[in-house]
Formats: sequence, structure tokens, C-alpha cells
Amino acid sequence: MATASTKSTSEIMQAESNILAALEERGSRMTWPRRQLAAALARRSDSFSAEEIVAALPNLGRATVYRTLRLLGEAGVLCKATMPDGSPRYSLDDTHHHHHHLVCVGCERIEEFRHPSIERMLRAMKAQAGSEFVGHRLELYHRCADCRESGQSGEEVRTHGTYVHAH
Amino acid sequence: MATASTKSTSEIMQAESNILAALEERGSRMTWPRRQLAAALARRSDSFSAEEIVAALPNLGRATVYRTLRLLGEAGVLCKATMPDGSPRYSLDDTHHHHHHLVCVGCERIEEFRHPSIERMLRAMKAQAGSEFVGHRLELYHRCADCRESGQSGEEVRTHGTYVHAH
DNA sequence: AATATTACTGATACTAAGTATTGACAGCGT
DNA sequence: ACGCTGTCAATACTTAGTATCAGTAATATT
Repeated sequence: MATASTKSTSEIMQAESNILAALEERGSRMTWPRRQLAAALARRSDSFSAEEIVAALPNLGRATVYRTLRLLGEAGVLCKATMPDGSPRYSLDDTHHHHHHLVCVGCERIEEFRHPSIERMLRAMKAQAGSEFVGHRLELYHRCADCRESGQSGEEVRTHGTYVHAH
Repeated sequence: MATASTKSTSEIMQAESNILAALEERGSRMTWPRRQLAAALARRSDSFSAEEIVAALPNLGRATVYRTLRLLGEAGVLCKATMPDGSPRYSLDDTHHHHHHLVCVGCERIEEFRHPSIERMLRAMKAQAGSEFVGHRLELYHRCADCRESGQSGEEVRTHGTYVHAH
């Protein structure tokens, strides 16, 4: 799960129908642009920016791409993670489970993870606070095993606008 | 700590010298624009966007404001939190301690908090992973007590580009 | 199968949040 | 008081979107 970056044909098909099913479930119309997007996203195994998708599908309007990405996010099949510098990065979410993100600052691959401590902490905070919790965001940044090996010598990690707790 | 939004004069002075001290410590030059910024930021008790500061200090160039905000972030006296929609929001960090953010989606006030579960989780993840951890980000979104009381009737919460785990 | 409804699309223009460049200027160590 | 070099402001550019709106096509209705 840390090596290959390619998806088998069946995995792609699975991912694609997952996306389409999520739209169906929402009662969204099944349009040609949405099919295009579903197909394009399903093929990807890495994370991507919205503009990459815009560039990859020149027949679709920018607005349509952004709108559909948001739609898929709301439908729960797409995640939008935040990189250390604050820039967004999208990745498919096949699991459909609640999770957080383990983000490689080298290759920008995004893994999903869960950890009981977090849910415990959330429960504790909710219990003591007199306020209404509406959501949260947790991202862990690391340099994955692959990126460490093929160690790109110098720092090419984007750390400019960062301010992230390095600890 | 959940009510007032004003700072006493001595608190402001304290905050201001805190900022200047952090610059000093870094060996940064003490320029007029930086003093202006320190004074402006010290007065604020709420969170703010970079553009608000640009607008508030028309004598300073945009680039200078952004550069200095970054500098203060690196110096550890300023935090950059991410709102649910991904937009950034700055707040002073007097504590100088490692912490996370409790962000009100109504008034955008940002409180700092710490919780042992998170550090425990981080240790656990680091221990098992074969990768190098470089940082993390944790934000909890809520609607604070004040905002619930003065309940702005309908939703004026910015939930557009959201995708945050509501859970 | 034709029609009506309205969700959806794409072009364009706009905003927010920055970064890159560069010549001028000003802190501050000597 | 000098001069090195860090810092500044202006300008132009980039990225990541959103707003508007007339036109189009998916689907429900009959």
C-alpha cells in the first residue's frame, strides 16, 4: 500500500461507479460533464488540484469542474485536504468512512487514517464546552518511506507559507 | 474568556512588545513598517485576514504586510488557522506554547487549546510509521456560546466550499 | 413521444490570497 | 559618517476559486 501508484482496470471501474452512484443517490442529474469527471477522477490514484482537472478536461468549463468537485465532496466521495502551505489538494474517498489525512509533503500522496484518540478527544471537548461543535479538520504531514528513500537530496518541500506545528 | 472582545491598554502594550521582542530575537531589523504592524496587530483581540491588515495600514505595501505576517508566523507570535472553507485567518499567539485551534464559525474568534490525546496519538503514529513526520494541523470548528445566544436566526455560517467532517 | 420544468452548463468577469521582481532606501555594525 | 545588505513599495502575475446569466439538456409529466 506504500508502493504502486497505478490502479487496476477493475479498481478504476469500481471507483467510477462509486462516484456515479453517489450522484445518483443525491438525485443529481447524470450529465455528460459529470460522467467525464467521474471517469477522469476514477483513473487517478494520487491527489490532484482542481486546476489539474480543469487542464485535463478542456471540454469542460472551469466553473463546472469546481462545482462538480464541490458536489462530490458533499456527496462524500471526494476529500479536500489542506497542504502545509494552505493550498488545497483533492483525493478520492472510496472508503466512505470518517477519517483524517496523512499527507506526504514530497509526493503529495494522501492516505486516510483513523485513530481512537481523536474521537475520544472530541467527545471530551464536546462534553465540557458550552458550544455546539460543527466539524473539525486534522492533517498529519510526513515524508513517506518512498520519498525518503529516493531522497530528493535538498529540500524541495514546499514550506514557504507554512506556519505548521513542526514539533 | 468567552465574553469581552476588548484588550486593556496594558495588554496591548504587552502584546506589542512581545511581537517586537520576537523580531529582535530573530535578528530582524526594526523598521517603521514592522513597528506599524506590531502596533496594529497588538490592538486586535479577534482574528483577522491579511487583507484586513493591508486595508488598515494603507501606508504599507501589500507585499510588506504579507512578508511580515509570514515572518511573525515563523517567529512564533502569529498563527494562521484554516477556516472550514479553506480560507486563512490569522490570530496572535501570546502563549508561545504548542496548541491547536478552536474556531468559532460565527464570530471567527480563535481560541487555543491543548489536549493530551492528540500528542498521544501523534506519538503512536510516529512509532508505527516508517516515515518522517514533519508537522500537523488540527482545527475544531464550533459555534461559541455567545454566537449561539445571539443566534443569528438563519445560517450565515460560511459553509460553501466546506467538505469538513461534520460528524 | 412531445412537452414542460428546472437543473445544469460554459463564457466571462470578478475576488481573495498570495508570490515574484526590481530599483530605491534605510538600519545598524564598524 | 560610511557602506553593506536587509527591507520596502509598486507593479505585475498566479492560484483557487465564486458570481452572473443566457442557453441547453435531463428528467418528469402527460
